Amino acid sequence: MVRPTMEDVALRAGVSRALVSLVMRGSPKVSDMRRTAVLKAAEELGYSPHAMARSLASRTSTVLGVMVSDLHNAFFAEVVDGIDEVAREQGFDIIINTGGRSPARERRALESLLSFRPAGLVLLSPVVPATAISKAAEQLPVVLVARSSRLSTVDTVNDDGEVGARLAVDHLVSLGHQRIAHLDGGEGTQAGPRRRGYVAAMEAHGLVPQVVSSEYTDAAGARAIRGLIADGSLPTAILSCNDFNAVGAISALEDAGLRVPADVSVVGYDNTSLAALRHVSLTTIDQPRAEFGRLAASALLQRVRDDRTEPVRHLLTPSLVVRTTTASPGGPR
Amino acid sequence: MVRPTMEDVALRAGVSRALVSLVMRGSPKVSDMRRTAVLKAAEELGYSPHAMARSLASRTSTVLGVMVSDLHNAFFAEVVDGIDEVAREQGFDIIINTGGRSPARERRALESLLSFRPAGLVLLSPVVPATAISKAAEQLPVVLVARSSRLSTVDTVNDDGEVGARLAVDHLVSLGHQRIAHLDGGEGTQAGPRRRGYVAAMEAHGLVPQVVSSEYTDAAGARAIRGLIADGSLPTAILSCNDFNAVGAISALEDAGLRVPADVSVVGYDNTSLAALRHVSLTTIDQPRAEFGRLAASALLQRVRDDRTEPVRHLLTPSLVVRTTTASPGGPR
DNA sequence: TCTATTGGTTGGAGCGCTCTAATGCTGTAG
DNA sequence: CTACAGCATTAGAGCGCTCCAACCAATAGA
Repeated sequence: MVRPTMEDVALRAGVSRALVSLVMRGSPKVSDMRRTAVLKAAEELGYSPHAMARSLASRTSTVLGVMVSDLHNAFFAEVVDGIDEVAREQGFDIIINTGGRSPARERRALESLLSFRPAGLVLLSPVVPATAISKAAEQLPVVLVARSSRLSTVDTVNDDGEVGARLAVDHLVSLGHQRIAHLDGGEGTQAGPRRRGYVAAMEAHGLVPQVVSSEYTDAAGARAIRGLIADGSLPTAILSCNDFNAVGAISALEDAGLRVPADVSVVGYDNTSLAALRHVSLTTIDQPRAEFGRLAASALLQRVRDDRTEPVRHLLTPSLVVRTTTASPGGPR
Repeated sequence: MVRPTMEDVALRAGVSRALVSLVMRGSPKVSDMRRTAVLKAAEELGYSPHAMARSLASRTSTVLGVMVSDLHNAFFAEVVDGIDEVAREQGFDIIINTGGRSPARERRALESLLSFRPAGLVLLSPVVPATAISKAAEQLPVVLVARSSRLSTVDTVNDDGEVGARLAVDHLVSLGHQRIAHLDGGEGTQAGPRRRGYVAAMEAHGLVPQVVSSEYTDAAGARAIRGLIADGSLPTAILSCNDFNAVGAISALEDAGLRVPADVSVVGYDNTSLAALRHVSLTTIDQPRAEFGRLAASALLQRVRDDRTEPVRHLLTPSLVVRTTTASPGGPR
């Protein structure tokens, strides 16, 4: 249970500690003879460098911290994949922590991440207040994903929710729909742009927007639909704030004896793996998640290495994925 | 971008560095006067201790490393919640890394985690070879979740797949089913026990087991069902290896014009959030995921602090969750 | 022959912290 | 008035590493 140190390797290889350090860092100014001797000794002892001691001594870090607000949401998994890809490429490691969508726990996760003094921090859809973010940004480069910010010290990566909503509306209108309701995400992070995009697109088509208050869950989507049915104000098409909401909406419609898409078309948002299930097969708006991660990592590394200081704002264009929950009103044409 | 050190705080508070250290660790042998002075100075400077320097100096760590084999699977999120809960309670932090189900990437993640010299490691359903695990176990306490091992140096936490499969079979038999097929998980980690449990339960009921080779995915479940239909060997009930597989099976059944559960009953395994969606509403086997995490963290902390050395094997009992995809053959009674 | 130059190698300081042993300082007893 | 606790406080070494300046051949140039 005790790991060998650089000293042990040096002793065994018959060289100085500094030389071992050079070898471990892949320095070119080491003779081949010594290099192989050192590597052999390291191998035999099962030595691997102590990342903390290293970063303490070098006053630099090759670690990027990633705070995932909700590990339960597969959305973030793909963003992490993107971050990991770029980070690894550039010789950085990542450490993840999670906040479980609770500000208190997230704050702790942030503290914990900061205590490792990483080179930079990516926050995925954080729920902590902006002040906590700006405080972190005083200490190291910070990139926000799926959350906007006006702080000039942080970079942001978001999808253009207005465009996404417009794509959905355009699709439905082109199918012949006139009455299209939006099940709104309430205070959800990205609900605002999506709602604005929906309203603008409807108006652009000369149609009357119908915004129904809802939330990012299965149950909320179902509830909203039941409300619409009770009101007698059910439209021919629904644009949900996200995929979960859309799936809830579909089940409520089916419970009421309505067929999707024959009677009502439904569009989700996010293109989660759920939407892709053949059993669901939801028409939805896709966000380039891995690209989010790649851009976030790149932005961070630019700040870390190229000392960029002006903030960067990435606004990615989402795309429409047509599956089987949308059709012309009155049944497939 | 430069964080204050203990020295800075000491200077500002007019005390020695050692005193600041004592205050930061909450030592009782510091006068109230000094303590408040130090805390005030720390607050003003925005000081927080450097975790790495601390662990380097103390030769101990209050960090638990967690390797999540697949961030896309919400199963692990709940296990992490359980780990986090216990760890936090005991004053430990966790850092997560992911292997993306690729042995190479997982190995890297492991290396990265080890380089932080955490107090212990939890591996969630790792795919790396056993040798890599035993090597890690030489350096620190290791707990495996959702993967068994014969290594006496590692603890394991698993669900009892045999019991789970038996629960499912018993349920179906009690509904009146006689012909029940198992869509097998192939080489998947937990497929073996589930298969054995299925076969044993069928035999216990005097029924003939029908194991169909399949995989842990939506598409594989659908494929298996199409095969059974083509063969003319479709039974009245299906026990899938996991929820994804079950959902794929359901969609293939519906595509073929069969109704679930009226014509065929389907049982999943894992009780993922997918199964709980009203649109899916899958009868399935639930594993106490958070409990997995709690037990894993506890086992680790026992090794870390109480120096336990004999391995612990937790085998948790799963439970049946009845939803709407199972009924008596020939329609709901 | 002597001085530069080069490439490989090394000692030692120091990163921010903890920990041990030693210090100073009361107050009480002898 | 000294002795001795008992307590709060501190100096200093050291954790495993990096980095700088110094060092030491060996070769090249004058």
